[in-house]
Amino acid sequence: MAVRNRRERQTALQALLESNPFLTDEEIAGRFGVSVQTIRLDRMALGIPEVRERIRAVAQKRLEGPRSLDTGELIGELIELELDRMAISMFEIREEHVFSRTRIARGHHLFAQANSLAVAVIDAPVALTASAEVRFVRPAYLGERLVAKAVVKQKKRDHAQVDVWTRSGEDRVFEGRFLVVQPRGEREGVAGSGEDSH
Amino acid sequence: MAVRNRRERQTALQALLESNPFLTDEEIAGRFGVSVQTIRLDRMALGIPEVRERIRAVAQKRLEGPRSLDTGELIGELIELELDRMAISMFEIREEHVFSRTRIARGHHLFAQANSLAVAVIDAPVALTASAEVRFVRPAYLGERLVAKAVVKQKKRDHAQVDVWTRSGEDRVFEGRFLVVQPRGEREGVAGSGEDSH
DNA sequence: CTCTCTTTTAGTATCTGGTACTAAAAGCGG
DNA sequence: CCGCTTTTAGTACCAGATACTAAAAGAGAG
Repeated sequence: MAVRNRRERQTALQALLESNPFLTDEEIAGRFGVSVQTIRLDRMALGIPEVRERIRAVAQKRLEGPRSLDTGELIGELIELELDRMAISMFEIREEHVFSRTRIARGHHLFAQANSLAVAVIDAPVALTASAEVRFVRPAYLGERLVAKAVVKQKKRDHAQVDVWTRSGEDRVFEGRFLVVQPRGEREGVAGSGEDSH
Repeated sequence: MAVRNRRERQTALQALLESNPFLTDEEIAGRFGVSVQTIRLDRMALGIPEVRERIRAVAQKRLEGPRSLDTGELIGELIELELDRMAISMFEIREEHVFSRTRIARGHHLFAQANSLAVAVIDAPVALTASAEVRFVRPAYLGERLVAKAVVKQKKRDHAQVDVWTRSGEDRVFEGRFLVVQPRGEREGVAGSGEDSH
């Protein structure tokens, strides 16, 4: 970008930051062959915020957009947690979870809430589901808020049985029994041991 | 969230930052009633980057475009379909499907591939999973391409049993038995039944 | 050429939200 | 009580800024 005067530079700056909001003042100054101070003045004049604000704004929009929370470690929102004992999470059924025809949630979303909770409740650095038996007691519909409760029934050194019940209000919606294992040689993760809790 | 010890706090921290990556250490410390230093140590232990990096990552993803196919009717890509007989789909394990720590896929994604295939193979306008028994035979890792095959074992007027096996190359990875039901009064929808095949 | 006005550059102090490191204090388990 | 883990405190430093002051460089008018 050969830029000859302030007007041209400011126009170019605006376009540049629109297509690439991640540039710092220093990087921009380099591209335009001017000092950092000049770029700052230009941003002031144009009312363009600093790079962190710009990035933040982009991120904000994404979270507001297609709400794919379904990617994280835990499906739903953690409400309560007592490691190796029980845990509760809440999951709200939205458009993207249901069959459009019936507005009934696809089973694997209920499974996902229960499964991720069963794994999270186990007090171990790494825990994996080995098997599960599940029943979809009644359909769950768009808009319902499902509360899942996981209870650790047995815990041995390398595996545990976790039962999960999911309700919507008073109704029982889902129930499952999960066998969760801790792979051999992965019993401790970070620092020291941690046979903690109660 | 009442949190009593380190493990619980770290589990809760992970869940919290997934649903809200914008929190600073100071804000988090406030929520958990511990010092900022403690939160820093927790983040280090869990390999969670600082707030700016987290925000940056979220923004990055947005610019890359939301490609989550995980929202549609079928998880994975349909390869083969003979209604009421069998179906095959392929699912590639990506970043968003694995535990970052171990790069092992979370169980509910394998379940989702199998479940959505089991439902899709049934020749009915509406089909729902009623129950399932599943086994995660061996962990599936980032980058693997999982091929699931669903076979309809029995079909009665209002329900069917569907078995699903998932392989990665030669390895058996997952197997499940699904009971799929067609709600009463919803037996015929579009045109005729479908003895079509390939 | 000089005076004036605009534009650019330089430099300092301060802020946020950290990293990296050291060290002390608090808890707890035997 | 000792020894180990866990938590807290504190320091130095960093990036990428804001806010402000001031000097230098250009450009045009007379």
